[in-house]
Amino acid sequence: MKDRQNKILDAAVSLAEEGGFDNVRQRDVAAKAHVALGTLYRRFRSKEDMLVAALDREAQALEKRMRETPPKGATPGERVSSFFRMATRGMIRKPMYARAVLRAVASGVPEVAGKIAVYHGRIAGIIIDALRGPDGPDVTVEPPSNYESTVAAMLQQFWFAALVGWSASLITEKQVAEQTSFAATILIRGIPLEG
Amino acid sequence: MKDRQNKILDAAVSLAEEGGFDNVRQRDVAAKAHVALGTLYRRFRSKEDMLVAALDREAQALEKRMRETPPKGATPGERVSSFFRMATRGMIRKPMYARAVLRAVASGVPEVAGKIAVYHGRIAGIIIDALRGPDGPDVTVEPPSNYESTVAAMLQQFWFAALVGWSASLITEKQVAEQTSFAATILIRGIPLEG
DNA sequence: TTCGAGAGTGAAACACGTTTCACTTTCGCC
DNA sequence: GGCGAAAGTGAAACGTGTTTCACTCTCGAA
Repeated sequence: MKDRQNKILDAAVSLAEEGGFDNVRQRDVAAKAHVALGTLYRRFRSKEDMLVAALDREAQALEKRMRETPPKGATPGERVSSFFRMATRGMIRKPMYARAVLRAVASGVPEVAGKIAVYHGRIAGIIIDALRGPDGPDVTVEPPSNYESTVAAMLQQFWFAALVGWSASLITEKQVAEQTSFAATILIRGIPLEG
Repeated sequence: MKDRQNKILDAAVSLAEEGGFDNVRQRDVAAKAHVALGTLYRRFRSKEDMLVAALDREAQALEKRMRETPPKGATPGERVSSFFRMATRGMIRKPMYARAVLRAVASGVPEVAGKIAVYHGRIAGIIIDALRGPDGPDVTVEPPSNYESTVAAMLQQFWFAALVGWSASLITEKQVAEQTSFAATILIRGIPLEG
Protein backbone atom coordinates (compact mmCIF):
# COMPACT_ATOMS: atom_id res chain seq x y z
CA MET A 1 0.00 0.00 0.00
CA LYS A 2 0.79 3.68 0.23
CA ASP A 3 2.52 2.93 3.48
CA ARG A 4 5.35 0.99 1.91
CA GLN A 5 5.61 3.49 -0.88
CA ASN A 6 6.05 6.30 1.59
CA LYS A 7 8.62 4.38 3.57
CA ILE A 8 10.60 3.91 0.38
CA LEU A 9 10.40 7.59 -0.48
CA ASP A 10 11.41 8.54 3.05
CA ALA A 11 14.48 6.37 2.80
CA ALA A 12 15.38 7.76 -0.62
CA VAL A 13 15.00 11.35 0.54
CA SER A 14 17.07 10.75 3.61
CA LEU A 15 19.90 9.17 1.62
CA ALA A 16 19.72 11.95 -0.94
CA GLU A 17 19.97 14.57 1.77
CA GLU A 18 23.09 12.93 3.08
CA GLY A 19 25.02 12.52 -0.12
CA GLY A 20 23.09 13.39 -3.24
CA PHE A 21 22.19 11.31 -6.25
CA ASP A 22 25.06 8.86 -6.02
CA ASN A 23 24.40 8.19 -2.38
CA VAL A 24 20.94 6.94 -3.22
CA ARG A 25 21.82 3.32 -3.87
CA GLN A 26 18.76 1.25 -4.63
CA ARG A 27 19.96 -1.58 -2.41
CA ASP A 28 20.45 0.88 0.41
CA VAL A 29 17.07 2.46 -0.11
CA ALA A 30 15.45 -0.95 0.04
CA ALA A 31 17.36 -1.88 3.18
CA LYS A 32 16.61 1.40 4.90
CA ALA A 33 12.92 1.07 4.07
CA HIS A 34 12.92 -2.59 5.26
CA VAL A 35 11.70 -3.71 1.88
CA ALA A 36 13.00 -6.07 -0.75
CA LEU A 37 14.73 -4.73 -3.82
CA GLY A 38 12.05 -6.32 -5.96
CA THR A 39 9.37 -4.39 -4.10
CA LEU A 40 11.15 -1.14 -4.76
CA TYR A 41 11.24 -1.91 -8.45
CA ARG A 42 7.61 -2.91 -8.44
CA ARG A 43 6.74 0.57 -7.18
CA PHE A 44 9.20 2.65 -9.16
CA ARG A 45 10.51 1.92 -12.59
CA SER A 46 13.90 3.46 -11.96
CA LYS A 47 15.92 5.53 -9.57
CA GLU A 48 14.92 8.67 -11.46
CA ASP A 49 11.29 7.67 -11.29
CA MET A 50 11.61 7.28 -7.54
CA LEU A 51 13.22 10.66 -7.00
CA VAL A 52 10.66 12.43 -9.13
CA ALA A 53 7.96 10.70 -7.11
CA ALA A 54 9.56 12.08 -3.97
CA LEU A 55 9.52 15.53 -5.50
CA ASP A 56 5.87 15.27 -6.41
CA ARG A 57 4.98 14.07 -2.94
CA GLU A 58 6.58 17.20 -1.59
CA ALA A 59 4.75 19.30 -4.13
CA GLN A 60 1.47 17.84 -2.92
CA ALA A 61 2.29 18.96 0.59
CA LEU A 62 3.25 22.38 -0.68
CA GLU A 63 0.00 22.58 -2.63
CA LYS A 64 -1.95 21.87 0.52
CA ARG A 65 -0.04 24.43 2.53
CA MET A 66 -0.53 27.09 -0.11
CA ARG A 67 -4.24 26.44 -0.20
CA GLU A 68 -4.46 26.88 3.54
CA THR A 69 -2.39 30.04 3.71
CA PRO A 70 -2.22 31.65 0.28
CA PRO A 71 0.74 33.94 -0.42
CA LYS A 72 0.22 37.52 0.66
CA GLY A 73 0.85 40.49 -1.58
CA ALA A 74 -1.11 43.25 -3.21
CA THR A 75 -0.20 42.47 -6.80
CA PRO A 76 0.05 39.19 -8.76
CA GLY A 77 3.77 39.80 -9.13
CA GLU A 78 4.28 40.07 -5.39
CA ARG A 79 2.25 36.99 -4.65
CA VAL A 80 4.02 34.90 -7.26
CA SER A 81 7.43 36.09 -6.09
CA SER A 82 6.47 35.25 -2.57
CA PHE A 83 5.55 31.74 -3.61
CA PHE A 84 8.82 31.23 -5.46
CA ARG A 85 10.83 32.51 -2.54
CA MET A 86 9.17 29.95 -0.35
CA ALA A 87 9.58 27.14 -2.87
CA THR A 88 13.22 28.02 -3.49
CA ARG A 89 13.99 28.03 0.19
CA GLY A 90 12.27 24.69 0.48
CA MET A 91 14.46 23.18 -2.19
CA ILE A 92 17.74 24.71 -1.21
CA ARG A 93 17.39 23.99 2.45
CA LYS A 94 18.38 20.45 1.54
CA PRO A 95 21.05 21.10 -1.10
CA MET A 96 22.10 17.53 -1.78
CA TYR A 97 18.56 16.37 -2.07
CA ALA A 98 17.73 19.25 -4.37
CA ARG A 99 20.63 18.42 -6.64
CA ALA A 100 19.66 14.77 -6.75
CA VAL A 101 16.11 15.60 -7.70
CA LEU A 102 17.13 18.12 -10.32
CA ARG A 103 19.35 15.53 -11.87
CA ALA A 104 16.50 13.06 -12.00
CA VAL A 105 14.18 15.60 -13.57
CA ALA A 106 16.68 16.66 -16.17
CA SER A 107 17.73 13.13 -16.98
CA GLY A 108 15.19 12.95 -19.77
CA VAL A 109 14.47 9.33 -18.95
CA PRO A 110 11.27 8.78 -20.90
CA GLU A 111 9.40 6.77 -18.25
CA VAL A 112 9.37 9.69 -15.88
CA ALA A 113 7.94 12.20 -18.35
CA GLY A 114 4.43 11.45 -17.11
CA LYS A 115 5.27 12.05 -13.48
CA ILE A 116 7.06 15.26 -14.38
CA ALA A 117 4.03 16.46 -16.27
CA VAL A 118 1.86 15.85 -13.22
CA TYR A 119 4.29 17.75 -11.06
CA HIS A 120 4.35 20.62 -13.54
CA GLY A 121 0.60 20.77 -13.55
CA ARG A 122 0.55 20.89 -9.78
CA ILE A 123 2.98 23.78 -9.55
CA ALA A 124 1.21 25.56 -12.40
CA GLY A 125 -2.00 25.39 -10.38
CA ILE A 126 -0.30 26.96 -7.39
CA ILE A 127 1.16 29.73 -9.53
CA ILE A 128 -2.18 30.49 -11.15
CA ASP A 129 -3.88 30.64 -7.78
CA ALA A 130 -1.22 33.07 -6.66
CA LEU A 131 -1.76 35.15 -9.78
CA ARG A 132 -5.47 35.36 -9.13
CA GLY A 133 -5.03 36.22 -5.49
CA PRO A 134 -6.93 35.09 -2.41
CA ASP A 135 -10.20 36.55 -3.66
CA GLY A 136 -10.06 35.10 -7.15
CA PRO A 137 -11.71 31.82 -8.11
CA ASP A 138 -9.84 28.59 -7.45
CA VAL A 139 -8.13 26.86 -10.39
CA THR A 140 -10.21 23.77 -9.79
CA VAL A 141 -13.33 25.89 -10.31
CA GLU A 142 -12.41 28.29 -13.05
CA PRO A 143 -10.07 26.62 -15.59
CA PRO A 144 -6.95 28.62 -16.41
CA SER A 145 -6.92 30.95 -19.36
CA ASN A 146 -4.37 30.65 -22.08
CA TYR A 147 -2.55 33.62 -20.68
CA GLU A 148 -2.40 32.14 -17.21
CA SER A 149 -1.11 28.81 -18.45
CA THR A 150 1.60 30.47 -20.49
CA VAL A 151 2.82 32.63 -17.65
CA ALA A 152 2.80 29.71 -15.27
CA ALA A 153 4.71 27.46 -17.66
CA MET A 154 7.34 30.05 -18.44
CA LEU A 155 7.85 31.00 -14.84
CA GLN A 156 8.36 27.41 -13.94
CA GLN A 157 10.95 27.06 -16.65
CA PHE A 158 12.73 30.10 -15.42
CA TRP A 159 12.73 28.81 -11.91
CA PHE A 160 13.98 25.44 -13.01
CA ALA A 161 16.71 27.04 -15.07
CA ALA A 162 17.84 29.08 -12.12
CA LEU A 163 17.90 26.02 -9.88
CA VAL A 164 20.02 24.13 -12.36
CA GLY A 165 22.36 27.09 -12.49
CA TRP A 166 22.55 27.00 -8.72
CA SER A 167 23.13 23.24 -8.80
CA ALA A 168 26.06 23.73 -11.13
CA SER A 169 27.45 26.45 -8.82
CA LEU A 170 26.95 29.06 -11.49
CA ILE A 171 24.67 31.21 -9.34
CA THR A 172 23.83 31.55 -5.65
CA GLU A 173 20.61 30.86 -3.80
CA LYS A 174 20.01 34.59 -3.54
CA GLN A 175 20.34 34.94 -7.29
CA VAL A 176 17.86 32.13 -7.84
CA ALA A 177 15.27 34.04 -5.87
CA GLU A 178 16.14 37.37 -7.46
CA GLN A 179 16.14 36.10 -11.01
CA THR A 180 12.91 34.24 -10.61
CA SER A 181 11.02 37.10 -9.05
CA PHE A 182 12.51 39.43 -11.62
CA ALA A 183 11.25 37.15 -14.36
CA ALA A 184 7.87 37.08 -12.68
CA THR A 185 7.69 40.84 -12.60
CA ILE A 186 8.52 41.38 -16.22
CA LEU A 187 6.57 38.41 -17.49
CA ILE A 188 3.41 39.51 -15.78
CA ARG A 189 3.94 43.03 -17.00
CA GLY A 190 5.11 41.89 -20.41
CA ILE A 191 2.72 39.28 -21.63
CA PRO A 192 -0.47 41.31 -21.90
CA LEU A 193 1.23 43.54 -24.44
CA GLU A 194 1.55 40.57 -26.74
CA GLY A 195 -1.94 39.23 -26.81
CA MET B 1 47.04 13.98 -29.64
CA LYS B 2 44.02 15.92 -30.70
CA ASP B 3 43.51 13.37 -33.42
CA ARG B 4 42.60 10.55 -31.08
CA GLN B 5 40.51 12.85 -28.98
CA ASN B 6 38.47 13.87 -31.99
CA LYS B 7 38.05 10.29 -33.13
CA ILE B 8 36.65 9.48 -29.69
CA LEU B 9 34.26 12.41 -29.80
CA ASP B 10 33.16 11.48 -33.32
CA ALA B 11 32.36 7.98 -32.17
CA ALA B 12 30.47 9.23 -29.14
CA VAL B 13 28.42 11.70 -31.17
CA SER B 14 27.57 9.10 -33.73
CA LEU B 15 26.39 6.63 -31.11
CA ALA B 16 24.44 9.36 -29.33
CA GLU B 17 22.70 10.31 -32.55
CA GLU B 18 21.64 6.73 -33.06
CA GLY B 19 20.23 6.00 -29.64
CA GLY B 20 20.82 8.72 -27.08
CA PHE B 21 22.64 8.63 -23.78
CA ASP B 22 22.20 4.95 -23.07
CA ASN B 23 23.44 3.98 -26.49
CA VAL B 24 26.75 5.64 -25.77
CA ARG B 25 28.48 2.72 -24.13
CA GLN B 26 32.04 3.51 -23.25
CA ARG B 27 33.23 0.13 -24.52
CA ASP B 28 31.47 0.79 -27.81
CA VAL B 29 32.85 4.29 -28.09
CA ALA B 30 36.34 2.93 -27.58
CA ALA B 31 35.82 0.18 -30.14
CA LYS B 32 34.31 2.54 -32.71
CA ALA B 33 37.18 4.97 -32.25
CA HIS B 34 39.72 2.10 -32.50
CA VAL B 35 41.08 3.01 -29.13
CA ALA B 36 41.51 1.18 -25.85
CA LEU B 37 39.07 1.78 -23.03
CA GLY B 38 41.92 3.02 -20.89
CA THR B 39 42.78 5.66 -23.47
CA LEU B 40 39.25 6.92 -23.44
CA TYR B 41 39.38 7.31 -19.67
CA ARG B 42 42.73 9.00 -19.88
CA ARG B 43 41.15 11.67 -22.07
CA PHE B 44 37.78 12.03 -20.38
CA ARG B 45 37.04 11.54 -16.75
CA SER B 46 33.56 10.20 -17.32
CA LYS B 47 30.86 9.68 -19.91
CA GLU B 48 29.34 13.01 -18.98
CA ASP B 49 32.69 14.71 -19.34
CA MET B 50 33.02 13.23 -22.80
CA LEU B 51 29.59 14.36 -23.96
CA VAL B 52 30.10 17.86 -22.63
CA ALA B 53 33.41 17.95 -24.49
CA ALA B 54 31.54 17.02 -27.65
CA LEU B 55 29.10 19.84 -27.02
CA ASP B 56 31.87 22.34 -26.51
CA ARG B 57 33.60 21.22 -29.68
CA GLU B 58 30.39 21.97 -31.54
CA ALA B 59 30.08 25.31 -29.76
CA GLN B 60 33.54 26.22 -30.99
CA ALA B 61 32.42 25.55 -34.55
CA LEU B 62 29.28 27.58 -33.99
CA GLU B 63 31.35 30.42 -32.56
CA LYS B 64 33.47 30.47 -35.68
CA ARG B 65 30.45 30.43 -37.95
CA MET B 66 28.79 33.28 -36.06
CA ARG B 67 31.90 35.36 -36.29
CA GLU B 68 32.00 34.88 -40.03
CA THR B 69 28.33 35.61 -40.63
CA PRO B 70 26.84 37.45 -37.67
CA PRO B 71 23.09 37.19 -37.14
CA LYS B 72 21.06 39.75 -39.05
CA GLY B 73 18.40 41.94 -37.47
CA ALA B 74 17.82 45.58 -36.75
CA THR B 75 17.47 45.32 -32.98
CA PRO B 76 19.41 43.39 -30.32
CA GLY B 77 16.27 41.39 -29.66
CA GLU B 78 15.97 40.30 -33.26
CA ARG B 79 19.61 39.35 -33.54
CA VAL B 80 19.60 37.36 -30.33
CA SER B 81 16.40 35.59 -31.31
CA SER B 82 17.90 34.79 -34.65
CA PHE B 83 20.90 33.23 -32.96
CA PHE B 84 18.76 31.13 -30.65
CA ARG B 85 16.61 29.95 -33.52
CA MET B 86 19.72 28.76 -35.28
CA ALA B 87 21.19 27.18 -32.16
CA THR B 88 17.93 25.46 -31.31
CA ARG B 89 17.61 24.04 -34.79
CA GLY B 90 21.19 22.84 -34.57
CA MET B 91 20.47 20.97 -31.36
CA ILE B 92 17.12 19.55 -32.26
CA ARG B 93 18.13 18.40 -35.70
CA LYS B 94 19.79 15.50 -33.91
CA PRO B 95 17.22 14.81 -31.18
CA MET B 96 18.84 11.80 -29.59
CA TYR B 97 22.20 13.46 -29.46
CA ALA B 98 20.65 16.60 -28.01
CA ARG B 99 18.95 14.64 -25.27
CA ALA B 100 22.13 12.80 -24.44
CA VAL B 101 24.09 16.01 -24.14
CA LEU B 102 21.42 17.75 -22.09
CA ARG B 103 21.43 14.87 -19.71
CA ALA B 104 25.18 15.09 -19.34
CA VAL B 105 25.04 18.82 -18.71
CA ALA B 106 22.25 18.53 -16.19
CA SER B 107 23.84 15.62 -14.41
CA GLY B 108 25.57 17.95 -12.01
CA VAL B 109 28.62 15.71 -11.98
CA PRO B 110 31.16 17.99 -10.34
CA GLU B 111 34.12 17.13 -12.58
CA VAL B 112 32.37 18.56 -15.61
CA ALA B 113 31.50 21.88 -14.03
CA GLY B 114 34.67 23.40 -15.43
CA LYS B 115 33.94 22.31 -19.00
CA ILE B 116 30.39 23.57 -18.67
CA ALA B 117 31.64 26.93 -17.49
CA VAL B 118 33.87 27.17 -20.55
CA TYR B 119 30.95 26.31 -22.78
CA HIS B 120 28.78 28.87 -21.04
CA GLY B 121 31.38 31.53 -21.53
CA ARG B 122 31.60 30.70 -25.20
CA ILE B 123 27.87 30.97 -25.77
CA ALA B 124 27.72 34.10 -23.64
CA GLY B 125 30.28 35.67 -25.94
CA ILE B 126 28.16 34.85 -28.98
CA ILE B 127 25.07 36.30 -27.35
CA ILE B 128 26.83 39.48 -26.37
CA ASP B 129 28.18 39.91 -29.87
CA ALA B 130 24.65 39.50 -31.16
CA LEU B 131 23.41 42.07 -28.66
CA ARG B 132 25.99 44.58 -29.83
CA GLY B 133 25.32 43.97 -33.48
CA PRO B 134 27.68 43.70 -36.44
CA ASP B 135 28.96 47.23 -35.96
CA GLY B 136 29.60 47.00 -32.24
CA PRO B 137 32.99 46.11 -30.77
CA ASP B 138 33.92 42.46 -30.46
CA VAL B 139 33.67 40.83 -27.03
CA THR B 140 37.35 39.99 -27.17
CA VAL B 141 38.11 43.67 -27.53
CA GLU B 142 35.58 45.39 -25.29
CA PRO B 143 34.87 43.31 -22.17
CA PRO B 144 31.18 42.76 -21.43
CA SER B 145 29.35 45.08 -19.10
CA ASN B 146 27.54 43.80 -16.08
CA TYR B 147 24.27 44.27 -17.89
CA GLU B 148 25.41 42.28 -20.90
CA SER B 149 26.72 39.43 -18.79
CA THR B 150 23.49 39.22 -16.84
CA VAL B 151 21.30 39.17 -19.91
CA ALA B 152 23.49 36.59 -21.59
CA ALA B 153 23.53 34.35 -18.54
CA MET B 154 19.79 34.51 -17.98
CA LEU B 155 18.97 33.90 -21.62
CA GLN B 156 21.24 30.93 -21.71
CA GLN B 157 19.64 29.52 -18.61
CA PHE B 158 16.23 29.99 -20.01
CA TRP B 159 17.17 28.40 -23.30
CA PHE B 160 18.62 25.45 -21.46
CA ALA B 161 15.47 25.02 -19.41
CA ALA B 162 13.34 25.16 -22.52
CA LEU B 163 15.48 22.48 -24.12
CA VAL B 164 15.10 20.29 -21.07
CA GLY B 165 11.35 20.80 -21.33
CA TRP B 166 11.51 19.75 -24.93
CA SER B 167 13.64 16.76 -23.98
CA ALA B 168 10.99 15.68 -21.49
CA SER B 169 8.30 16.08 -24.16
CA LEU B 170 6.68 18.92 -22.22
CA ILE B 171 7.03 21.41 -25.04
CA THR B 172 7.70 21.28 -28.78
CA GLU B 173 10.65 22.52 -30.77
CA LYS B 174 8.53 25.43 -31.96
CA GLN B 175 7.75 26.40 -28.40
CA VAL B 176 11.42 26.28 -27.47
CA ALA B 177 12.17 28.84 -30.16
CA GLU B 178 9.13 30.97 -29.38
CA GLN B 179 9.64 31.01 -25.65
CA THR B 180 13.31 31.74 -25.92
CA SER B 181 12.92 34.62 -28.31
CA PHE B 182 10.06 35.93 -26.21
CA ALA B 183 12.27 35.78 -23.14
CA ALA B 184 14.96 37.61 -25.11
CA THR B 185 12.53 40.34 -26.04
CA ILE B 186 11.25 41.02 -22.57
CA LEU B 187 14.60 40.59 -20.88
CA ILE B 188 16.25 43.07 -23.18
CA ARG B 189 13.37 45.44 -22.77
CA GLY B 190 13.02 44.75 -19.08
CA ILE B 191 16.47 44.90 -17.64
CA PRO B 192 17.38 48.52 -18.40
CA LEU B 193 14.43 49.64 -16.31
CA GLU B 194 16.06 48.08 -13.28
CA GLY B 195 19.49 49.56 -13.46
C1' DT C 1 -13.23 -21.52 4.88
C1' DT C 2 -11.19 -21.55 0.57
C1' DC C 3 -9.34 -19.61 -3.43
C1' DG C 4 -7.01 -16.66 -6.62
C1' DA C 5 -4.72 -12.42 -7.60
C1' DG C 6 -1.72 -9.28 -6.64
C1' DA C 7 2.07 -7.74 -3.56
C1' DG C 8 6.24 -8.87 -1.48
C1' DT C 9 10.63 -11.55 -1.07
C1' DG C 10 15.46 -12.77 -1.73
C1' DA C 11 18.96 -14.34 -4.29
C1' DA C 12 21.22 -14.74 -8.45
C1' DA C 13 22.49 -12.88 -12.73
C1' DC C 14 23.41 -9.34 -16.13
C1' DA C 15 24.94 -4.82 -18.10
C1' DC C 16 27.68 -1.14 -18.10
C1' DG C 17 30.52 2.78 -15.95
C1' DT C 18 34.76 2.97 -13.87
C1' DT C 19 39.33 1.58 -11.85
C1' DT C 20 43.58 -0.78 -11.83
C1' DC C 21 47.83 -2.49 -13.41
C1' DA C 22 51.54 -4.47 -15.75
C1' DC C 23 53.08 -4.00 -20.13
C1' DT C 24 54.18 -1.65 -24.78
C1' DT C 25 54.54 2.11 -27.96
C1' DT C 26 55.51 6.79 -29.29
C1' DC C 27 58.01 10.87 -29.28
C1' DG C 28 60.95 14.77 -28.14
C1' DC C 29 65.50 15.46 -26.71
C1' DC C 30 70.47 14.41 -25.72
C1' DG D 1 70.95 5.64 -31.60
C1' DG D 2 69.45 5.76 -26.71
C1' DC D 3 66.62 7.46 -22.91
C1' DG D 4 62.85 8.80 -20.07
C1' DA D 5 58.27 10.46 -19.87
C1' DA D 6 53.94 10.46 -21.45
C1' DA D 7 50.40 8.08 -23.98
C1' DG D 8 48.31 3.94 -25.22
C1' DT D 9 46.90 -0.97 -24.43
C1' DG D 10 44.01 -4.78 -22.91
C1' DA D 11 42.30 -7.60 -19.64
C1' DA D 12 40.52 -8.30 -15.25
C1' DA D 13 37.86 -6.77 -11.48
C1' DC D 14 34.49 -3.98 -8.85
C1' DG D 15 30.15 -1.36 -7.87
C1' DT D 16 25.71 -0.42 -8.70
C1' DG D 17 21.27 -0.07 -11.56
C1' DT D 18 18.16 -3.30 -13.32
C1' DT D 19 16.00 -7.82 -14.46
C1' DT D 20 14.43 -12.33 -13.46
C1' DC D 21 12.24 -16.02 -11.14
C1' DA D 22 10.47 -19.26 -8.12
C1' DC D 23 8.47 -18.89 -3.97
C1' DT D 24 5.53 -16.94 -0.02
C1' DC D 25 2.28 -13.91 2.03
C1' DT D 26 -2.02 -11.05 2.39
C1' DC D 27 -6.59 -10.14 1.70
C1' DG D 28 -11.09 -9.61 -0.25
C1' DA D 29 -14.75 -12.19 -2.62
C1' DA D 30 -17.41 -16.29 -3.12
